[in-house]
Amino acid sequence: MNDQLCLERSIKEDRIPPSDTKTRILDVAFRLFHEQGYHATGIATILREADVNSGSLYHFFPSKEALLIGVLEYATQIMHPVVMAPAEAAAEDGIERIFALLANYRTGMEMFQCKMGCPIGNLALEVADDHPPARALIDQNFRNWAAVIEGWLRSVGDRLPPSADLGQLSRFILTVMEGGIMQARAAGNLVPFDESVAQLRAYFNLLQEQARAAREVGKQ
Amino acid sequence: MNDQLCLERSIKEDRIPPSDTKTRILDVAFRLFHEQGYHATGIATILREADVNSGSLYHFFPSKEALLIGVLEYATQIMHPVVMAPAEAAAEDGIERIFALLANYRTGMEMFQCKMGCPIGNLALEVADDHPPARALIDQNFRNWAAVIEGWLRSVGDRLPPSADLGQLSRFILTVMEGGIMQARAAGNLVPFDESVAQLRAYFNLLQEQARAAREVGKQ
DNA sequence: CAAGAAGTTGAATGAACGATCAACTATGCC
DNA sequence: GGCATAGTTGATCGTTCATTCAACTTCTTG
Repeated sequence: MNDQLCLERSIKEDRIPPSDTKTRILDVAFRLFHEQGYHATGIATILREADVNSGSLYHFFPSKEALLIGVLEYATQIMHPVVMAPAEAAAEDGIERIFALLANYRTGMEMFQCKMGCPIGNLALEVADDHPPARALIDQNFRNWAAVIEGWLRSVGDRLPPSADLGQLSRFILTVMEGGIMQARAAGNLVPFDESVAQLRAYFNLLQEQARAAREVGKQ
Repeated sequence: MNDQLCLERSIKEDRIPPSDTKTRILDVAFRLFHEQGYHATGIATILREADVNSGSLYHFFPSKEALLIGVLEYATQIMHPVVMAPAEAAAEDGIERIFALLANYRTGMEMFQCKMGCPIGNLALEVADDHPPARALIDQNFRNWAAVIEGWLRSVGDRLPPSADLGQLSRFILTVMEGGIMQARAAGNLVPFDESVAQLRAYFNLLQEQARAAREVGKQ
């Protein structure tokens, strides 16, 4: 969920009405919420950058909170094409797809000098407590993300232990990604993110070894 | 860094000047930044809840950003007695201390209906990009946290593989904690946190098994 | 006890905030 | 072409925001 900005721009240009007002508002609001956070972003800034008048914005979104909801629904829609599809194109194997995805997040972080991080993660910590409907949509975004990963994990068959809870493991990967990004932003460099990914890789290697050993036993 | 509120209050009552203005401001600001976030917390609210006039606050902290710095320094000081000491009292073994610490975070989350989470983590995502000195102090808080964990890990000796990078592993534990809290807040329940801890436990079991096997080989 | 330093009071400030609305224009449908 | 609906304009509203400051009180120190 890192480099939506760029890729989503290309999506926009492909479609027929590229500069439709509502989409332009969502596009800019999504970017500014990501860059500055929800509370730190003023409506006036969104209006200026989207080149829209306040009346138009309030025609589509009756309040700033409604705009937040709109942005989170927007994020749900663009998640797969923007975040998942590139990783699926980068690797065929389920496990390698996961690390390709993490590498893409790394690249996104690198492009913005370790700033911004994950737009959904940022909003999760900033607004989840105070805006229940937003919390639900953030949760939905996380669930969708993990569901894709779980699909990748299922595709590797017996290379992971049959006892492993793949749904749980998919959410653990999200945990590691978000935690790694948080520390990288605090550090101002990617070392903590890389270290977290390295530990995750070590875990996966041990899981695969465990599965291999179990298969040997099964053969006998 | 979850239940500082309660424990730090008891600290305050022990010391000689318990209701010193500056400490009262820091106490309230820390709590409100934790509960509502930095931008969502108005100076007026801090003044009201700390029962202090604006002039007094600006006597100690020339700006809201300076107050943020003060709060982060405050957090650095109270981290060990409030967060680490209880876990050290709860378990002797290094590895069990880690999971006791995570259990304490869980309890803190439970007390507040899965809200608030980690005060440092929240600020990391909200202000790290825009306030470089705050970013450095957040990083310092994370480093101190992980350094304590690393000490615990070193104390377990050969029960972890000699090849394991214990500094890296300590930061990975912070990653898992923060990522698990983020998902729990989004979900509105503790399941994702518990799952993350379960996966971390599985990883530790595999690491210990690996170390045991290596020891066997070494004996021969 | 004198005198300066440290801390406190609280009304006032201008800027930025989210939100409103009556008037206006474009669009789609019969 | 008529008429409602959808979308747009931009000045304006009241509120809240972080911050200021001159006057005042309390503490410190010689």
